[in-house]
This record gives sequence, C-alpha cells and structure tokens, in this order.
Amino acid sequence: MTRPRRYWLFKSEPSCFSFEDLKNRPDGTEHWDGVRNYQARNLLRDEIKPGDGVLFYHSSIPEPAVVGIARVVREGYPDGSALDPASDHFDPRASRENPVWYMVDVRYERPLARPVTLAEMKMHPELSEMLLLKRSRLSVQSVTREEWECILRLGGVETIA
DNA sequence: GCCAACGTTGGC
DNA sequence: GCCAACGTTGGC
Repeated sequence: MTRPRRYWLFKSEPSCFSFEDLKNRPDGTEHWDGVRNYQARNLLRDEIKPGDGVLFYHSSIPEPAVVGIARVVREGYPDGSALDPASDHFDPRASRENPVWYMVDVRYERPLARPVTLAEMKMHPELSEMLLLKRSRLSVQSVTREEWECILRLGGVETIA
C-alpha cells in the first residue's frame, strides 16, 4: 500500500450510494458517475489520478461524516450516464464527441475505526480551512495532506506509509 | 420541512 | 456581460 500522491473528498448520500455499497461491490470498485458540476468535473477530468486517496463522506444524514477511505483506480473518462436517456443523470448536451461530464473509478480501501463527523471537523482547528466547511456543496474536492492525516488520526487509522 | 448558499439560466 | 430568477444541495 503506497502513500497517495494527492488527496480528495468525495461526497455521497448513503441512501443513494454508501461506503458499504462500495465495499459490497464484487471487485470493490465503482464508477463515480453522475457528477454534474463544472468545478468537480474539471477535477475528475484533469486532476484526479490512479493511486490518489479518497475520503468517503456521507452527506444529507443526521450526522454527516467521513466514514472511510477509498482509492482512485482509473483516471477521468467520459461519464456514459450523461448519454443515457433512461439515466437520472442524462444530459441532452452531452455526446460521444463532446462528453461534457467525466468520471473516475474508485476502489474500497478501509473504513475509519470511527467516523469523523462534520461537527467534529468544525471544532478542530487544523481543519478550519477545509473546503468542506467553506464550500459544502462541492461534491468532489481537494484535501491537503495535513487535513488527510488529521482526519485519519481522528478516525483512528494509522497514516498510510 | 426550512432555509441559506451557491451554481445555472436566460433576458436584456 | 450583468443580474434577477430559479433550481439544487445539504445542514439543521
């Protein structure tokens, strides 16, 4: 297990797709599709690379929290759900020539020994600059190495060396 | 369920 | 290019 080069936080509503759901995938991987925000799209298309670390965050629940760690296993490629009229994420502007939206693949790595809640993050001085606390709606966002290590520590996980 | 924040759309 | 209207997200 190598140390990730860069770190990210991916949000998901567990009623839609949870960390457990990722764990239960036959190969532990999932296409991170359906992201429909340009800033997040740019990260998925251009910045997020295999080997990068992902904090898996559960949103829109009574106690929002980072619950586990995943790993990027495939870099950005066109999000086919935008082309599928049957998909909730269908976008008539997207085409094969101009995919508009991108996704990456992530793989389950490990749960935190205990979830790190949003309330806890808000109280921790080291995390006061986290994008999560400033731009709560951005569903894919960067995390600094210091923030990553702080959250793993709070979550009872030894830093991946 | 409410509401603030914020991204997108479209008229001008 | 501005900005009002509108839609969505997400914490509470």
